[in-house]
Amino acid sequence: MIPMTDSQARYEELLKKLRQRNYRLTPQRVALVRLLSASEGHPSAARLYDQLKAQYPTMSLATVYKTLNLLKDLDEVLELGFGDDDGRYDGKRPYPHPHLICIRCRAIVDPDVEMAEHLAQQVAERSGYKIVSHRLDFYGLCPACQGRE
Amino acid sequence: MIPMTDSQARYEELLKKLRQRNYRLTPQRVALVRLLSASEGHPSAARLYDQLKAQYPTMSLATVYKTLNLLKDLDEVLELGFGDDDGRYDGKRPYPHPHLICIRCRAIVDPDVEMAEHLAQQVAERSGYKIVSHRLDFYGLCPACQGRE
DNA sequence: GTGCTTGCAAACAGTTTGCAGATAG
DNA sequence: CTATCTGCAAACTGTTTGCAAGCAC
Repeated sequence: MIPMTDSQARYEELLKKLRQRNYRLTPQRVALVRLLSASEGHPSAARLYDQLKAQYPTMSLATVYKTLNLLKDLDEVLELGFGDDDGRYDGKRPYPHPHLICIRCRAIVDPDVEMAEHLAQQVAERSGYKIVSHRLDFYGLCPACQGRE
Repeated sequence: MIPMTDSQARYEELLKKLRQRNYRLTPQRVALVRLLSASEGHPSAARLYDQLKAQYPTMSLATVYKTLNLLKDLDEVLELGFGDDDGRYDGKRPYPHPHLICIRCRAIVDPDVEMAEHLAQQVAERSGYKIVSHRLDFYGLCPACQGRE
């Protein structure tokens, strides 16, 4: 769905932001940024680590977390925290957007939802809160998993 | 906002459900059910435990969790899991509904949101997923906290 | 060279579990 | 009575942190 050139552009954008803020471009950071830019799903820290250590045996899970938190502080990665499951990270669209989560295979995709953005404004007006973020998640069975059960 | 009689009715409803399924009505369970039925906010397990042990010094945190999980399995308690924070529980409205969370004081209230229910159906139609649940959370500063900062 | 970064291992927090003793029905 | 429930403490899981060695700039 996302062409390879977007991946490439995002990769370069992230590297640029790191350089701009004088963060050192270590091989570990570059590798994670490249993987994040190319990851279509919403991978967990452990999954990113597994994919990275195949190529960079020196990589540690702590470094994955430190780099993800660094990018999160830069607002360049969105963390989806669930109570039970492990955290998932989105380095391609680091702003609130709806998610669709399969309760069986744990796949996470981004559905098209009209009106979603409009809701936050509605809530702000009615509640007096100053809304800074939101989260809209749908849980269900993906088409593949419906057949399996 | 919720009259005391609703609290009372919910308390009796929960006890009835436990009795119907032949769960033993221990003092600990009865106390937790009463507290859940009366709790206006969305308390954490630790907060429930703190309130209970004042009255029932014999209560343990493990029992609070076991009872909450029991009620969750019965679909009589909704758990709101966040990645970072601790879990919050709603024993009054154990079905998906929007939440409004203050990022400063962590207060959680239930806003009125039109159209929220409509979104799940829209997503189901477009994605082919079988939607079984959803979650719509807004994060922001409550009116009181806006003044404090 | 300097000081940020890594990687290990230990710490951490919230939640769950095993099990011996207590107790509701 | 007896099977379920409690409460303690230990185990668990995902994430964070302290610190010595390594390396980007």
